[in-house]
Amino acid sequence: MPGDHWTPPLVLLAVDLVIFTLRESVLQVLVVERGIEPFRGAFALPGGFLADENEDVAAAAARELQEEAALDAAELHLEQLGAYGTPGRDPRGRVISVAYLAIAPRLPEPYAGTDAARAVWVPMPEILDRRVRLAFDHEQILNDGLERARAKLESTALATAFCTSPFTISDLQQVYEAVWGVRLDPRNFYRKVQAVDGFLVPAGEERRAGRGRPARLFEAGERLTLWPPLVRPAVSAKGEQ
Amino acid sequence: MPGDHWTPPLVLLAVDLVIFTLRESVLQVLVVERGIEPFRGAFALPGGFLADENEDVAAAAARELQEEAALDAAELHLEQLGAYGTPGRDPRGRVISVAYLAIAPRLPEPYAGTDAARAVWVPMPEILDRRVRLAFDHEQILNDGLERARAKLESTALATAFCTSPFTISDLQQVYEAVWGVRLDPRNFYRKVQAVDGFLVPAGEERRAGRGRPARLFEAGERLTLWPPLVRPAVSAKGEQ
DNA sequence: TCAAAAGTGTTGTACTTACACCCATGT
DNA sequence: ACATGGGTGTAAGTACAACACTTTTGA
Repeated sequence: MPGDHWTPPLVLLAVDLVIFTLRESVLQVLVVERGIEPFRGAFALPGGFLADENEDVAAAAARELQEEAALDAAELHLEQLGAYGTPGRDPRGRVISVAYLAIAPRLPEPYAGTDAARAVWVPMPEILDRRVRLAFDHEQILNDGLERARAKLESTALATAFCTSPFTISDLQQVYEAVWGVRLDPRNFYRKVQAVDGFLVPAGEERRAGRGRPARLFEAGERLTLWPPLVRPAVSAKGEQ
Repeated sequence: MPGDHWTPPLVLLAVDLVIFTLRESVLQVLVVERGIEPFRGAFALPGGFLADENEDVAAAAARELQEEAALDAAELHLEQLGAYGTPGRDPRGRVISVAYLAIAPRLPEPYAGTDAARAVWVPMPEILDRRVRLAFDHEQILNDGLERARAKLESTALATAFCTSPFTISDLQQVYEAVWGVRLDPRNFYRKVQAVDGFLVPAGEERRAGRGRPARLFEAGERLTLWPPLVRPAVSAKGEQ
């Protein structure tokens, strides 16, 4: 069609963040109560639009992490989950959202007096039970983020991103148990993680935790991919396909 | 800031496709020679912009598959790889591309007389050796697609998407060898795939392939996730971290 | 009868689970 | 002393690489 000057449609680009941490041995996700329409008053994943024409998408995710959660992307694990772009997912118009997964260690205490004040940690069980509902398609994004995290615990050192160094092996076990939602044998877990060369390196000291024998301390080693992998037990009852 | 009416920037949304198939036992990827600037005359992954404001992103991928490769998305494996949105990746402006991975079986013969005429299959070794260079950041997207395909062969029935039914177990082995770039022991492979319950179901007949004993024929079964997984041999020489 | 591809058996090693057991601490 | 959590030993079971071997075809 000569002379045809069709131009492709323009869309709005957003980033959304699935930020996980462990609190009281429970996997929790950060959500914010929406102050504006649509879904005013409902909970949503932290996120927002690209700040300007030249902002990198990953940089926008890092910025939202800082603005909405007062977390520093440089100290966190941050990876892209994927794009969510179904028409109608946002009533404001055609919005494509690029979702990111972030893992935060339990921090000194969360951001009092920052503009992240509207952010709250919600235990994952409350979301999986549908006691807390999320706006937009954020439940889908969150489920994808959870599955990604579960899968990466098997084959990468992602679990250490939940811990502040130094940590004990049972700290690490709590991460696996919380994210996978299973109980693991501490004796087998202990040796399995130590058998992976370069996963954990001793951090000298020991930690006394009230009762019981003091535990050795470790920090994350160089190795990012685990071999052999730590395979999660098959959920035999539910007979996954 | 009351009275502030900042609006977020608009971007162009594209889809790009990594389409793999097996030809002469070699993994090949579909590329198109670009007819327009930028990168006119260079090779790029098939793809294009959203057709209109209301087109779903996955639907755009399916449409490009049809237009640029004359392939029907309903008969193919098609999954999202992720979003690529670095500023400057496309000189025409701010373009966010959502990449998809498609797996095509070797088809009767490729689309003569369609508008997919500019599309050519290129063997992956020619790209990995840098004998063929790709436009934009498509080499990055392709590498991500290759790694995704390699990983999914381990734990899912993705390999069957490369085969037309019915197929033999050595057909399937060729898929694994081509995608992983390794040689596998046919005797161990034979039993390993058969041991995965529901992965392959017998398709009655046998196939005579010139010399040698005729092979049993199979088709893909119900099971989409493989247990136990087919683990690729560690690339011991290159010492991956 | 031979080469070639399909398919079966077997063995040694690696990794896992399950659980008995010992160790070091606070109360 | 004893409860509690940390850490070690070990045996049975499973999966796997390696490779000897048999089967069934075309030439």
